[in-house]
Amino acid sequence: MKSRLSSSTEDYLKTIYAFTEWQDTPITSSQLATRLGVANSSVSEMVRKLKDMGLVDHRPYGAVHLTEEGLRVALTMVRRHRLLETFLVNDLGYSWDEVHVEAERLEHAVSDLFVERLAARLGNPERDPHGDPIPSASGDIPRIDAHRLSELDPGHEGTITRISDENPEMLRYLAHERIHLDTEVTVVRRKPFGGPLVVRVGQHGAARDFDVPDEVAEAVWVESTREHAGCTVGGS
Amino acid sequence: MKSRLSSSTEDYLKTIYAFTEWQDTPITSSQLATRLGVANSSVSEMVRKLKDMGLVDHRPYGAVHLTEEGLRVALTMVRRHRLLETFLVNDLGYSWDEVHVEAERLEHAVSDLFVERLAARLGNPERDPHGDPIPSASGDIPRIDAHRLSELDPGHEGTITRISDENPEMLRYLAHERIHLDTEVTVVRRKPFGGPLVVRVGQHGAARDFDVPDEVAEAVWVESTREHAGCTVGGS
DNA sequence: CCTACAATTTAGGCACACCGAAAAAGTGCT
DNA sequence: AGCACTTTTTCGGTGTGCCTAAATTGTAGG
Repeated sequence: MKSRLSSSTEDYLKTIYAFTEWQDTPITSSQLATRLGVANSSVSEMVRKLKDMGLVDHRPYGAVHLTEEGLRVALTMVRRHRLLETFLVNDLGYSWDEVHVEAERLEHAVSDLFVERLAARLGNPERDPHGDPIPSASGDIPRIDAHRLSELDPGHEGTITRISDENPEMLRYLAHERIHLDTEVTVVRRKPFGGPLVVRVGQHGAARDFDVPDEVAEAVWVESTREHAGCTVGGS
Repeated sequence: MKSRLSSSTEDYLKTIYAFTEWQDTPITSSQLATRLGVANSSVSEMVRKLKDMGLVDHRPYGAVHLTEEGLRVALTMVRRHRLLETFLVNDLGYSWDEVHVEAERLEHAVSDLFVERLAARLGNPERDPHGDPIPSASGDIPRIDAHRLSELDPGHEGTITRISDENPEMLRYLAHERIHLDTEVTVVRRKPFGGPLVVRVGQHGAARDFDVPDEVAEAVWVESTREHAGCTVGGS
């Protein structure tokens, strides 16, 4: 059980895991295909192989679940990816919108030794540059208590603790708008039907209002600063 | 001309280049096969493809030469490899016998951006941890005036400036014998017919004699400290 | 219940990089 | 020149991961 998986295999497992990281319905074949950028038929075939290898559970026409072993591999990949992103930003001066693609290639090439040396050198960080939790070598995930901006009610105050790294263009946009990790936000107005969600960004005098595009509201996660009775209502 | 070569292709070009780095007869198919650990038939096929891509010159049953473009790619790979090795040793605490394999995998995964950021961070070194010259981004190779230990005559004095990184076990052996880059050596006795080559290691009081195994004599390169009339005679 | 549509799987193929075995071409010796 | 031997190439075949097109299965609406 040491023989090294193909990088395709690693990508499948990582993608299956990623899908359930921030919500809990399991991924379907076609969603997997879309995320991996391959045809549905490729997924069918690969999922069968992963099942034969004992890395996923799957019954025909059903969703795909990781087995314990599959989860272990996926978490290893996630750890690699996020440590690499941290390294790229901290040590090589990458900006947060540049790191994803680079880490995506590197994560298949690094050894366990490399990863652990890197982690040590970085001070065993628990979060990557986008605020994503970095699983420990043993597979424990730092607890994070954040909610999507899109799910918060007006009046809610908090700090941005995670911004999805999937869309580099959005990250550049947010950087340009001076919105980043640890930025404090207050939800001003919830979008009524199709109108925009508005948040107040920054504190006190320096505060400004910001019209949150839908896509951003899904990508930005906020951790409450003030315990505010019913803070997490998620109207559809 | 940007479309990214397969890692196999990169390996072939790098291996062809490496063969002529320290001597000048060009590589044959079977030598290439041995070094790459593949069958001769695989090489024939791949060389044909490389030729079609304009990366090598080759006529049936002849040796394989890099074209200008092939050389450019090979030097890029060599640069990557050696910068990665330097990084692994300097920043991640790898020992020199551990870096080769790791760099071998990483060199196919890093981007040009990564390499240049890394080079800058390392201070644009001209030598890697084994003393191998690091080509510049534009493909210039730092000049090195060294000779194989096996080619030196008795009385010759010099400093070790390069040790081939191909055999990790030898590197561990040399480290154990406290022989490394910048170690000063004097050739004491040339091996007569099958007898051992002996060198004096270190200077003055701390000097000791060292019986050089054949393999080591081929792997260690020395740069002269004293201009010593006829110093480079290479008896067979 | 049964049909229409969407999701998934199966079938047949392709490109890549490899293999062993067999054929062909070069080389060296008399 | 001719023969033996080595090197290289050609040939048919493998495994992986991908594709398109054609079945199949699942599901929601009437």
